[in-house]
Amino acid sequence: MTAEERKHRIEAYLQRVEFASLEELAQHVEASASTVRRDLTTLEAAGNLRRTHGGARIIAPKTDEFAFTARDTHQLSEKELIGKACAELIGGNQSVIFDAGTTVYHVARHLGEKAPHIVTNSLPVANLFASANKVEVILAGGVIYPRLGVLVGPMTVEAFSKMRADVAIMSAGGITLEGITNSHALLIDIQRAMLKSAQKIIFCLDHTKFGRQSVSQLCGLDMIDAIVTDHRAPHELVHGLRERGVEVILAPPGPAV
Amino acid sequence: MTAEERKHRIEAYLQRVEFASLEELAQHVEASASTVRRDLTTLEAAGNLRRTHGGARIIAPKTDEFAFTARDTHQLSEKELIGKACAELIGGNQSVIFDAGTTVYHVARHLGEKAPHIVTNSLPVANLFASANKVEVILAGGVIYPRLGVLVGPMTVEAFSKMRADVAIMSAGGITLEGITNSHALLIDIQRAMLKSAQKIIFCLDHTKFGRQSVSQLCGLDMIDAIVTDHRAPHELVHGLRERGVEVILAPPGPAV
DNA sequence: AATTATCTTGCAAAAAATTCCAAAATATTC
DNA sequence: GAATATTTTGGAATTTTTTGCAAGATAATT
Repeated sequence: MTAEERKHRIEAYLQRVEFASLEELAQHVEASASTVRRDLTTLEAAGNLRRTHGGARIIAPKTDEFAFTARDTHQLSEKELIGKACAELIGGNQSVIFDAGTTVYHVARHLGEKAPHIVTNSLPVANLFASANKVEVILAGGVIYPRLGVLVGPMTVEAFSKMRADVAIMSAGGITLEGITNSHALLIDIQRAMLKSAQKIIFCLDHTKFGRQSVSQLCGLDMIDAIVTDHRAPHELVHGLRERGVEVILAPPGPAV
Repeated sequence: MTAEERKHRIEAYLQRVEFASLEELAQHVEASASTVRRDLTTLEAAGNLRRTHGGARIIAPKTDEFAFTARDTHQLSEKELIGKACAELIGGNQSVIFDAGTTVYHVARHLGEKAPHIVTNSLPVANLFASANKVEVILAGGVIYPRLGVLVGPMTVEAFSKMRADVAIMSAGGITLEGITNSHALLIDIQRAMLKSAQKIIFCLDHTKFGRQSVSQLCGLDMIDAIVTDHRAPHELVHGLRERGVEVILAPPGPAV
């Protein structure tokens, strides 16, 4: 095992258990205590963990809701299906705003070159279209939020408030009959600006978001034109949303998973 | 199997597994350890992976997310050396504007985490720092110019005209005693805004740019604080520039080319 | 303050990287 | 197409880095 790999495993292990003794780590990576100590010193310098007497503790708590992992297989097929269904809603020749988020990313993947104008603050989405010469991609400016490749901050808000688009494809942390919520304050302002700039608002939310509430209120149901979700979304809530005038599209189950 | 193909396979393999031992790579491409080592050295110089003791690791494992990488390998070693020399000019704790361009990209690579604030309109540069948590990267907004991975347009100009930074690392198409010129009209306005926003202006130009003139005038010599180039730059022009008060830094020749 | 556990430092062995050199492969010249 | 120059490759010698161990230093606990 290379040194690099060993350090990586130490980090990954700590990610799981939060805290581990030196003994424990040494055993896990099959190296001597001295080596692990040295590794911990460099890893601490890199800023990912904190050494303590007798072990080490991870510093960065993983914010699961805010983590972009396109390779993440968690709920992958559902997101795929939602992406496909949502992309079909978008007519040709429309300008589209893309929010940041994994589900939205999958919509972008299925969109192809249908929409000639794309506006986004998501680097993964921008990257997707960057090589396609037929699509003009406008990337909002801002500060890069490292792990996700999302642009945030006042610059981003300002950029969107100056835009106009036909459709906005949005994601969020949770939905109830009271409206849409999201977890991250940094994103809320940007999303509000997006909502104001677009004529039609479509939210893409997999079934796990239904009935959930995050800390910050994003908007009420009246702002939303349509919600795209998968077939496992709870029936009552879907019904309730429809009664309140929100179009809910259920992506059909995939052929096989 | 050609050398080119072999390198490509190494890269593709690392793309899959994230990191691999030398042994593993040698076996996979059916070459000796020495050859693989050499390949890794050049691949590292190209910036797509990082060598480690015992193996190599891909730099951007999230390649499918934001895969903006510099592809140009023209005059690579010179640019490497210029990048290194220029990075040494930048003190810690300074905010730095990075222009788009391959040479400037290499400066960014050598900068590490010295500068806590980075401003750029280059997607490859932004991508470089995106994973480093200690650096705040501000990406100017704009329209993506696909081939170069650069953001252009009025949004970009406006973003830079509102910024302030200690240093600007610039590139250009040509330099003579009459000043700096560049070929892309789209970039000129952006570069002018960069020049206005930064206290200190450093141009990175390999020797092929010396004595050349492009279509559009960017600025006169009086705006420039320093030029970093390689040792093959023509002596007379270097002399002339120095007489006009421009500091010219010649990157020392590499160990072997 | 004494005891125990944990950490740092110095050192030798081991692993890996670099450098150097000759053979093989490739390109160039005549 | 043969002869020569250039580049590339694989291996050996040398240098550098890493690792594990032991001894002394430091911190936590009672």
